[in-house]
Amino acid sequence: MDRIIFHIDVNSAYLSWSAVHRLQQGDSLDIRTVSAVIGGDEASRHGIVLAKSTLAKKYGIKTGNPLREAYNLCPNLIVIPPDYNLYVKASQAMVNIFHDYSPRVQQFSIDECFLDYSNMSYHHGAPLEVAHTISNRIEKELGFTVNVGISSNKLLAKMASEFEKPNKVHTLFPDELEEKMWPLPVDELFMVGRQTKRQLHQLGIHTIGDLAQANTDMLYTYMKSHGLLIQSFARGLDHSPVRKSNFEVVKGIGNSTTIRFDANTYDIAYKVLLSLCETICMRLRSSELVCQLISVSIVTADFKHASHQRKLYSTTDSTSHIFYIAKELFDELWAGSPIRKLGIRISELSDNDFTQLCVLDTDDYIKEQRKDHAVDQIRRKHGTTAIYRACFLHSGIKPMSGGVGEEHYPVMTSLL
DNA sequence: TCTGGGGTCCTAGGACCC
DNA sequence: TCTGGGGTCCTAGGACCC
Repeated sequence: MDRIIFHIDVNSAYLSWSAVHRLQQGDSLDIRTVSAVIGGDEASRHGIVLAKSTLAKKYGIKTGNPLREAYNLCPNLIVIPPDYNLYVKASQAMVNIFHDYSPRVQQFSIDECFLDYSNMSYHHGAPLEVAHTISNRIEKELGFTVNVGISSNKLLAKMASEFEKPNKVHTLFPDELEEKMWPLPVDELFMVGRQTKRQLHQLGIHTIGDLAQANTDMLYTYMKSHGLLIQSFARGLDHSPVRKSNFEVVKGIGNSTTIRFDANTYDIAYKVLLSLCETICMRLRSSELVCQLISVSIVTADFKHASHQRKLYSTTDSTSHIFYIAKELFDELWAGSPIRKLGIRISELSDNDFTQLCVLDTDDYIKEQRKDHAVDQIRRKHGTTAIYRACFLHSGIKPMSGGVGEEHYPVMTSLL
């Protein structure tokens, strides 16, 4: 029995969600109908385009553009700051609707879902019909539009939802591949980014069809396993199941931040690291997990990336402990050049129910644990700024940085 | 093009073991 | 100590996704 998979993608997600919210608040202007973008704060160096309206797109504005550039392309551009808490809520409301049509829903990112509709036609109707029903319900009940792609696997469903936008339903079944997907430029294929596109062009491969028909040995020679992966995608092959939502099987937790100014002292860098640790560790503990691998990354003012990581002998969820390691890693890493961005990531996660106590200083460990939990509770009850370390007073550095809100945030992954 | 923040996976070299 | 091959683990960096 053939599978039926839907891929649902919110049109200009952040912009649409902010638009709906503003209308609900009584604003008369629908920002979807003018040239508008969602973007960060330029003064604190977070100024890039996160989402754009169709009109803004017509001016040539792309996601990821610096706001400065976007203004140059369209001087009367409206820029609205992101509201991540709102986006998490809007996303959840949409997922709830999907569950009316299938129990097998995988949230792939904040604005994308896969839905396994195999063997469900008897209950809700033919795939194409029900795709329209879902799309209409979202528009009517939640106020924004989506694209739906339908196929027999996730890869093709995802490719289908990328076709004409907005507010459209497309199919891309295997017998439609040659006509609908093969003529497209090769970089429109999932997992073909800038570097891969460049390599493929050097091999004379320009369309998805070229890639599908290319010599497999040659692809392997030049691109190793990635070459085989994208060729099987070009041929429409993908057997991955609609699995649990990615955030239910999170592999690591990381936060990073671009500092408002280039940091050039240990004091500032340590404060930023501590504020990142606070956020990460609270996320870690509220997921009832512990970690065993800690990595620190630096982006210097000249955009050079570097990172160091260390595996611990035992697992931990202590803010002080993780901060201590992070400081050491940073010391190894930093050669003194001005720092633009700092990041920490913890991984090799496991359940916290059998935390192995280090033979040394168990007393300290237990004390730390109590303290961490007490602070977590206060923050959950009274907000993240209800309690913070004195060193952040008048420092110009936020006591908790990174993160997008109180709630769990769906993670994104390149793996179907 | 002065370019955010959250993720995952792969590769390659070196250490270490047998 | 002039020397093979295979396996695993660790680390740093780079590719990709939204």
